Amino acid sequence: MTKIDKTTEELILNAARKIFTTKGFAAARMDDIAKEAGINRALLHYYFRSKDKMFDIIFEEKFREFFMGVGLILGSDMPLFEKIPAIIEHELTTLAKHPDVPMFVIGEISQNPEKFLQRIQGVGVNPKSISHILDKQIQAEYKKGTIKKIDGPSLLINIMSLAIYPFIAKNLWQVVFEMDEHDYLKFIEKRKKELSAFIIDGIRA
Amino acid sequence: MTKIDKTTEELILNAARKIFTTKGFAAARMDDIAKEAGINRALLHYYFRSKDKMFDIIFEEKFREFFMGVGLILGSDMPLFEKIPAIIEHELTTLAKHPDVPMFVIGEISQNPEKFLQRIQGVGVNPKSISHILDKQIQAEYKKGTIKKIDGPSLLINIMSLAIYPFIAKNLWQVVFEMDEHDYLKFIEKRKKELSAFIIDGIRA
DNA sequence: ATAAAGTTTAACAATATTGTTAAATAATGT
DNA sequence: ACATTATTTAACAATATTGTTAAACTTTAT
Repeated sequence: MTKIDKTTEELILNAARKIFTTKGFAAARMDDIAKEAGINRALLHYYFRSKDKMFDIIFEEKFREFFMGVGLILGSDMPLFEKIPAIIEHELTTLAKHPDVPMFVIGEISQNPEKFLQRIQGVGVNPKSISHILDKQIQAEYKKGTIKKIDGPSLLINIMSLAIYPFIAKNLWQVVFEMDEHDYLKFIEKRKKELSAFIIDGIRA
Repeated sequence: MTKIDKTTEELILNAARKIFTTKGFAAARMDDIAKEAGINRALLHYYFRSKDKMFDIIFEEKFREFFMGVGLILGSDMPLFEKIPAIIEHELTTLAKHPDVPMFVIGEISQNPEKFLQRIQGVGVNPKSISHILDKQIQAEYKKGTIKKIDGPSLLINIMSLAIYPFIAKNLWQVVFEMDEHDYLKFIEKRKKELSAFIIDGIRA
């Protein structure tokens, strides 16, 4: 081999991704990652120097995944009544494939809120401008008399609550409702159809 | 002193409560707890043998707090249209005082879903019977034509999403919306009034 | 005043975890 | 074939973390 094998690097990153996202930084062990990748600890350091460096790569990646999609939809010029279904559809689809991402990203942000601001700007998503766009759209609809009075942050956090919480508390509700993996995904699938209607009915005048 | 000083025990538990609930088990250090309590590590072990034992006490306590309140309301014979505001009011009030509890409890459950089932039964809350009561109430309202078709789990998870997520992602949204502690609590206070209406409008026929 | 329990200090042991290294072996490109 | 890179092994160092202990000191109850 002339260069570091790309597939091994990916193999390790896949393992790191799995361990970090399911356990979080503090509970994750380098040995967990090595075992998951089917290799030894020495090779982890051979490829990625330290735990922190590996974590940064994975976190950066998941962070982007988590914010960019919604950010683009929210910032677009799509009408409000299309944005809501678009966000729901996007979130439930991507999170169904990566259910542990929200707990991971939000959990690590909670531990280190300071580092968060710089990072979100790096994603190309400006919370303030997005918030402003949404506010204008809500204002417009309110003046048309199509929706009740509600402010941007409230609506946004309602949408995100309904989309994200079921994944954050997935293990909890699986036990409560006695659902296995497949049942829960069907449950989520059903929500895709219901949720937009629920939200829109909740704000409609 | 003739017996172990009750106030010191409480002092330590208060510290443990704070450190465990903000950092989680894996990231919490016995030394963090000692410093927080203004004492030394030796005394922690003098009072509570091990980290695991201390954690069990705190987790058990927070676990109850987290489930018992909603459990009692849900299991009561209150009409559906009163239950919803009651839950919202109860959750937002208690969580405003203990914002880190949801992330703590849900996070630790996610790491150990197996242990969860036994524990929730110990609280005296039976998920199945609660779920059944709710289902019956929804059925009844649906037949009266007051609400749209929705199943128990969906409604329940909608309510809990809207109530709990804002605390789980509190640090995140504080940064996004540039709110300090006080602003965020005002924001939550406002939601108390809005949220019940939002949910009820979302399910009303 | 004395005994008992609380608390601190400081040192220590035990273990867990991360990170490093050298040597041996395997695989690969040229 | 050869040099280069990849990988494993195994040992090790460095540090972090938990848990234990003995001795000294402090506070409190009686």
